[in-house]
This record gives sequence, C-alpha cells and structure tokens, in this order.
Amino acid sequence: MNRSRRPARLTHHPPIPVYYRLQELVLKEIESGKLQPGSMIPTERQLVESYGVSIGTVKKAILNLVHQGFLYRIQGKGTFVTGTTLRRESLRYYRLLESFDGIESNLAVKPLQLKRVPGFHPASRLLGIRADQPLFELKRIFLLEGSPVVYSISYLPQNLFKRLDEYPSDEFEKKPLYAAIEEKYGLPTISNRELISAAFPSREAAEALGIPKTVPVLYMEMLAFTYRKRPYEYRRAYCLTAERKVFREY
Amino acid sequence: MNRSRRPARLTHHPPIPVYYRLQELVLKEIESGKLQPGSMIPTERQLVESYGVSIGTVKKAILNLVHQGFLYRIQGKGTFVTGTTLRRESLRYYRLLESFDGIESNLAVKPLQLKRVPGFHPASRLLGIRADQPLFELKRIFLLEGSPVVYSISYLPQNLFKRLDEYPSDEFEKKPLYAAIEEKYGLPTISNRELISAAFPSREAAEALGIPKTVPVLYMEMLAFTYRKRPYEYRRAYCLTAERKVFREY
DNA sequence: GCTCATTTGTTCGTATGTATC
DNA sequence: TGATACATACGAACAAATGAG
Repeated sequence: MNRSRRPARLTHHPPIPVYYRLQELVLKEIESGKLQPGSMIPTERQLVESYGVSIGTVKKAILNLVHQGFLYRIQGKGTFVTGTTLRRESLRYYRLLESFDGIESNLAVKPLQLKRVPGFHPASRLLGIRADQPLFELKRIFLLEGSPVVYSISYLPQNLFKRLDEYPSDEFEKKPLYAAIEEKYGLPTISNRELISAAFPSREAAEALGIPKTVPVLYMEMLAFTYRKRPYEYRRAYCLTAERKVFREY
Repeated sequence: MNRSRRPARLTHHPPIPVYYRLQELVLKEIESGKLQPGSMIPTERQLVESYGVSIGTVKKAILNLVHQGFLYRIQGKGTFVTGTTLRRESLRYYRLLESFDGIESNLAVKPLQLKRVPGFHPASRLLGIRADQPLFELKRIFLLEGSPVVYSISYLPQNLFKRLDEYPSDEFEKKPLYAAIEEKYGLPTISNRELISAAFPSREAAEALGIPKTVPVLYMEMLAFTYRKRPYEYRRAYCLTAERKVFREY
C-alpha cells in the first residue's frame, strides 16, 4: 500500500481547482526563495508523480505561471524561474528619448554615497516598516554622454538588505540596482509605481545636476515591489528633460 | 482514432501550429470589425465543427486571446470581444494623487473646441498618414474640483473619424474620449506611449490653466494605439502638478 | 555528425462539473 | 428544469528541441 506513503497529495476538493492549488504551491516555493530566479523547477513528469495529478493538470498550472511571468520554459530543457530581467523593458525607470521615433539613450550610473539613515516619513510607511527601523540611503547620478541628467536617492529597508554597505560600490556602476538586488538577495522586481510632477530642483539636486534652481525638472517618486506586492525600495529622483524626455509605454 | 480520414479545414501544416492559426483568424475578425467589442464569438462547439479541430485546440486558441486581453469568457454564457473598458485602469491618461496612499481624484472634462486643421509635423508622421491629410483638433480642459489641472490638445486623422464634428459635443463631457471613439467607430484603445518632460506652459496653456507662465508644468506627448499598434490619436497635454501628481503603475 | 534520453510542445479526445438563462 | 456554454480533469500519442556521449 504505497498509498499511505504518497507525498503531499492534491485530493479532489471541489471549490478550489487542483491546477490552481498546484500553481499556488509552486508560486510559494518561488516567493519563499526555495526556488531561486534562474533555477529549474521539477519536470512535468516529476510533478505528475509527486502530486498524483494528470499531465494536463500540471501543464495548466505551469502555463498559468508562465503567462503570469513567474516562469519560462525552454523546449527540451525545462521550466525555469523568471528573474527581473525578462520584464526589464517595462520596469526601467529612466528611458530617455528625444522624440517618439528617436533612439533610446543609454545611461551610465555613478554611485555617490551609500549610508545608513534613520527611518522617516513617508519612506517608512510606504516601505511597510516601523518608523524606528533604519534605512539605507543610496544616492546616484545618471549620466548621458558624460553630463548628468538624473539625480536619484533610494531608500531601502536595512532588515531586507543586510550588509548592503559591504557590497563593492563599483558593482552599482556595472549593473542596475534591481539587478544587483536580485542577484545578491534573490528579490526580483515585479512591479512599480510612480508619482510624477514638474518642479524646481532642490538645492542638492540642482548642484548634483549642475543646473540653476530656476530650471524645471521632473520630480519622480517611485516605489518598487517584489513578490506579493511587497515594497522594497522608495526612490526620489530629479530628471532633467531639456533634450530628452521620459518615455513610458503601456 | 481514425487518423487516415482528416476533415480538411485547418490541415496539419507543421511549422505553424493549428491553435495559432485559429487564434490569428479570430483576431483578424476582431480587428477588421466583423466581431464588434462586446459581441459574442462562436461557441467552442461551433468552432470545433467549422474548422474541424479538437475541442482542446479550440480552447487553447481562445484562452490565448483571453490572456492577451482580446476576449473574455463567462461560464454558461459565452466568449465575448473585449472593449477598451476592461483595460481602463492601465490606460487612463490622467490619474492624479496627492501621495502613494492618497485617494484618486475624479476629473471632469470640458471640451473647448473641435475643428479641422491641416496635417503638420510631427503629428502626421506619428499617426502614420500623409502630411497633406487633414486632422481633427480637439482641445479640452480637465477640471479637479472646479479648477483646471490639465489642458489637452488631441489630433485625430480625419479619414479614420469621419463626421466626428457632427458628434454632439456634450457627449465628450460625459465620457472619456477613448470611450466615445470605441462606441462610435469600434476602435478600442489597446496601448499607448508617452513622452514626459517638465517645462513652462505655453501662453495658450497658461491661460487655459489660469496660471502664470513661470509655474512649471508636466508636458506630456501621447500616442494612442488600437489593434496591431495602429496609431489613432496624438495628444499634447499640460498638467499642473502643484497639489496632485501623475500616478503611473507597471 | 549522429544517436539517444530527456523535456517541453501540439493535437487528439472523453467524461464530468458548474454557471446561465 | 432543460438546454447551452464554459471549466476541470483525465490521459494518449507524437513532434520538436536540447544536451550528452
């Protein structure tokens, strides 16, 4: 009677479909970090045997997660956990164009300073942490053909990003922040929100951008989310839009 | 099963899967307007019989179009063509919030003027029409609690929107432009692009918004697309962001 | 360059459940 | 209640891509 020895069996319990329960189960493995971005998940056959469901049901569960962007499949190889990279285009913060049919410019990043700061309003509340929890503050400049176009200040919860300040700072130049965070902490960026306004730059921003305080800039507040809409970064950025404008696509 | 006798409709022609061909076929019916937004498409059974494919293949084709947002299904009723409305949240141009956790404000629309104008650069090129084709120009003001916050100028190709100027102008107050266009011309909005910058308002915009020319505003250029990424509207808008900021979500 | 085991992709079809009107 | 339409679950058979040997 190997029936008693069978692992977590997905029995037929009407209201919630079997494929949906399997789907959520795999999703939890991803979110909890047991399945890291880029790693391969069990094959269809293995899932069929582990959970005692049919191949069709396994396919449906997996394909749903593929459609939702959590997994991708390669015929002949297997099924893998999606990292942020596959959604990159829609998640890039600064996409600068001269016009709709102009070409997109590549920005260079220069980290200025990374330090620990106390929590403050509204960052702590937006990040969903207590106001007495400390934060990392990361200041950066984004350069377009050598001249500064974006000045950005990011706040990250210290409890999520332990020892972030021991991270070699030139790594922040080589890759986007979200890529570094995904690699080091296994937190892919799933979605983000922005509040955009036109304003004059703060003194600090004007200095960093090398412009007078009388030039209007885009002031962008941003919140980045990982799995389950958990916020992990709050950012404030000042963007110079004299030559190129910020491009957004839906 | 008896595989020697094939009902030759969508025959087995390897490189392109059958479900994909069926999917494209239905999509073309939608795009050409033969299937209007909101109308019901043939049932699974009818598709099975019309095209001589299995129910599983039909399901796959239809579900793909559902995932892509072109169709929606109601169990027991049928499968229907999606209008713009179902994607509304992500396609709303002006979403104004005080802060990330503030509540979204509702804007009132006031049409100012609708007239025919000659084509011009860059509108004609962006709309994919010849420069000598005339355009409709629609100027509107968006009000927040009675005071103007957005001044917007839209350009629409006259060949796509015949007799738009005979449309009762108070209809533009009752519903968003895209809703009126979908209803009258059967063109749902599928995606859009924006270029955002910070600037001082033009004289015209400053007057319409009732602000001095020294107040920075968001200058937003927008292109709206219908099926197959066909552009149908080019818009320029000036948005006052003193109190509330433009909200974007990805 | 070829073969083979593995893995996903496609197509077929049946049976039954559930929602709608 | 019955007829209709979509949803779930099952699974077989074969095709196509991958990577190792």
